[in-house]
Amino acid sequence: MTMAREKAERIRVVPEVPEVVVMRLPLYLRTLVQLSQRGVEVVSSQQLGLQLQMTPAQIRKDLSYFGRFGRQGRGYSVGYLLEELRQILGLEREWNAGLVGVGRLGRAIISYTGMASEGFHIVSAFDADPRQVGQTVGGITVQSMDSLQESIKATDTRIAIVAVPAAHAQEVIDRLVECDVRAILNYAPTPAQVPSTVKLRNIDPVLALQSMTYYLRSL
Amino acid sequence: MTMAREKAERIRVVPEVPEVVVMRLPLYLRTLVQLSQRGVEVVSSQQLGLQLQMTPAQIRKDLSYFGRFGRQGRGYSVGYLLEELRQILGLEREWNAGLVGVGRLGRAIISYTGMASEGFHIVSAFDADPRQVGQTVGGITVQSMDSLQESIKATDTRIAIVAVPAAHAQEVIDRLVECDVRAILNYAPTPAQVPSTVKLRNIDPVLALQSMTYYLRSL
DNA sequence: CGGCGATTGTGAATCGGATTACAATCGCCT
DNA sequence: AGGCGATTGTAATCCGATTCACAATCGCCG
Repeated sequence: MTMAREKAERIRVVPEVPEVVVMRLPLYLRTLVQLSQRGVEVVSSQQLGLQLQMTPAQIRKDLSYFGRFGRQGRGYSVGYLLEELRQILGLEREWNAGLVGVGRLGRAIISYTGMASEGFHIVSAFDADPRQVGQTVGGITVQSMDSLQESIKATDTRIAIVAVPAAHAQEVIDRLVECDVRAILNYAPTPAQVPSTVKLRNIDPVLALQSMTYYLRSL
Repeated sequence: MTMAREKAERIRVVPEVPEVVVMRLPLYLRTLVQLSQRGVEVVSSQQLGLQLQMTPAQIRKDLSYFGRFGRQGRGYSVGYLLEELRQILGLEREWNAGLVGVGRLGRAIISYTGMASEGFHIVSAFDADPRQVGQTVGGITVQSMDSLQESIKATDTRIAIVAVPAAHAQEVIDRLVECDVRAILNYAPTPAQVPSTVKLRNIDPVLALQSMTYYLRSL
């Protein structure tokens, strides 16, 4: 009974949080980490907004979806909010990821240290090209696509990174979904489709460039 | 008078087009190119929407910001709409781009053929590290940051790609803005600030991963 | 210890983009 | 030629995210 009460108080039932809000949280987190490294202990939504080029109200509103983290008249404890955001985002733990496609791009991704330092570890790599299979890239042995399912399961991988040619992306993504991967970071320049149970984010620099040139037309 | 009339008819005064709309246009373009390659000559907003996972109405609405490109009862001519979109996006010409930061990431970007094939040519590369200066990467000689302004002007470069450590990104971006660069593709994991005359897009895979884990918390 | 400037959290108002719904038009078929 | 199914373009509406505005609260200072 008392236990139940405590639980009810601690475990907040999070209603449908808009996805745009969720996508801003890592931004807040990153800024807080910077502030923390600079030794800042308290920060106001005003200051955060200045740093991030957004209104203080938006930051407060976003945070309010998850609880009350600040103190009136004072602001937010950098360390505390930082930890809370990590918790909310599920970043207090480390995540395994599998990489499909070990071409130039895939190799660059494996070599990139920025993911591991944030707790995302690429623990397996796959390629359809038999010439790649067996090679070692950044300490990882490239496996054939045949071992995808088994290897993904064995390493408890829920995140995949896709770096294959556009023509094969959908096919690869379908297979990953079958392997019960739940989040996919897609570098292939193609609009892939996934069931609603799976999260997909695209990394597409060309798309970004092509949308910017609209504003350069006059030049 | 007649001239003026003609001009008024041909040159459409484009009102404030929402940025989200502009960002979707390259997506449409890409799909149309695929269709065109498959020999498809006519496509309806319905079909496009299916392909892109969006409602036909949204596609029609988006296009209507720029003119009338379809035929009722029939759909859109793939080839025609494709050319119109290229025109609107300023992609009927080629663009020079400068790259700052020739570390692992920068080198991968230079080696990536996907940009050149879409008309974005990296024509110069810069690095603050003297050891990099003078080296040749993918046919481009790395220059010192001192030659930034001169080289950017000389090559008529309006687009820059930033691939430097987060700590130096803002500083580099400020310098690029001074050089009258108008569009910046930022790979550094930091929320940079630019004047409203400059377009900035961030490529940030870690941010994407961190927002997806929110939905994986239970796993 | 009381008043004051600062700041949060949030309901209400606003804004802007997405969707709906339909008149207008097209090509085709008979 | 005329009717019909298909499809566009857009005005009207809806919906959700952003911003506003303010009561509640805090710490500090005199």
